[in-house]
Amino acid sequence: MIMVNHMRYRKEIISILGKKRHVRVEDIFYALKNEHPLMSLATIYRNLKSLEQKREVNGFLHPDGAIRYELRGTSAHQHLVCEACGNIREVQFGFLEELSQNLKERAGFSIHTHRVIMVGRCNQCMV
Amino acid sequence: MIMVNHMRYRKEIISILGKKRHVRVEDIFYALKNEHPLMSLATIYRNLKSLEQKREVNGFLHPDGAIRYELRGTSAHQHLVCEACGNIREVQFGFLEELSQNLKERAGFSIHTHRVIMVGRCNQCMV
DNA sequence: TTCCATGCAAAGCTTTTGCATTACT
DNA sequence: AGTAATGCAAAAGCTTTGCATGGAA
Repeated sequence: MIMVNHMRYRKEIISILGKKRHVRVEDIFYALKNEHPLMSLATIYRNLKSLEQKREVNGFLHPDGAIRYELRGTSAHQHLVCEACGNIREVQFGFLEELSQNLKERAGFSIHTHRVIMVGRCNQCMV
Repeated sequence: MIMVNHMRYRKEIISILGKKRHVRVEDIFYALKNEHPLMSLATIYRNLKSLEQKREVNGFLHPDGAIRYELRGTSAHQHLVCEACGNIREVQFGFLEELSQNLKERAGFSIHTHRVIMVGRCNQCMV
């Protein structure tokens, strides 16, 4: 008999995304493997895709080449990625409302969401 | 006899990137296929990878899920991506130097480069 | 019963790699 | 001669899909 954990992994995946930010598909897989050895990769892909469509989850391309996913929380944020240690820090720039207003007036562009990655060196890795 | 066009496709690829911005691997492939039917996909992958390492080329994740490449020109820019028509417009925000300075002082983070994508609706697609 | 998430396996697609060949210096 | 770019084909890796099953309402 095959055990199917109906409608269960979506919550688990969201829970993982809540705990660890900026995870790859394989990170989610291995994080859940111990507790749920039967879970398949397809489930993660399917859930991520539907969560992305519902705009609950964001994917972005890390400079290391991997796509990483995060929960789209209530407040917009931006990423500082250290190219030496790979650490990702989340920050909130203060200019977004002003920028949004500006873009609407000058460029006729209305922002729904954004992906901002600043690549450089963090304090610890600064030469 | 196999004709190998030594050291030639790098220039062609750069030329394509110069003409069409924000292209996928397959876009480059098909753009070059007529003139260079022998060229292989592997060549494009190899060149893109080395160009990325030399920081002459940037890859970023389009909201449609595809990775797109662009020449890294002399001046930094940001992207406005319309979620309706898919059009990508390049802009230059004015606050980058200030932001850079700010991040260095307050967060101890020194920016080398950045990837900024604003997703929304352009003028034509605005409801 | 009906709907839908899931596992599994296969298929499909993308990217990388090994090797022989060729071009350039 | 030595170095490096390339084509080709195979391999490796990643993502999607079809189908049967089981859980929830």
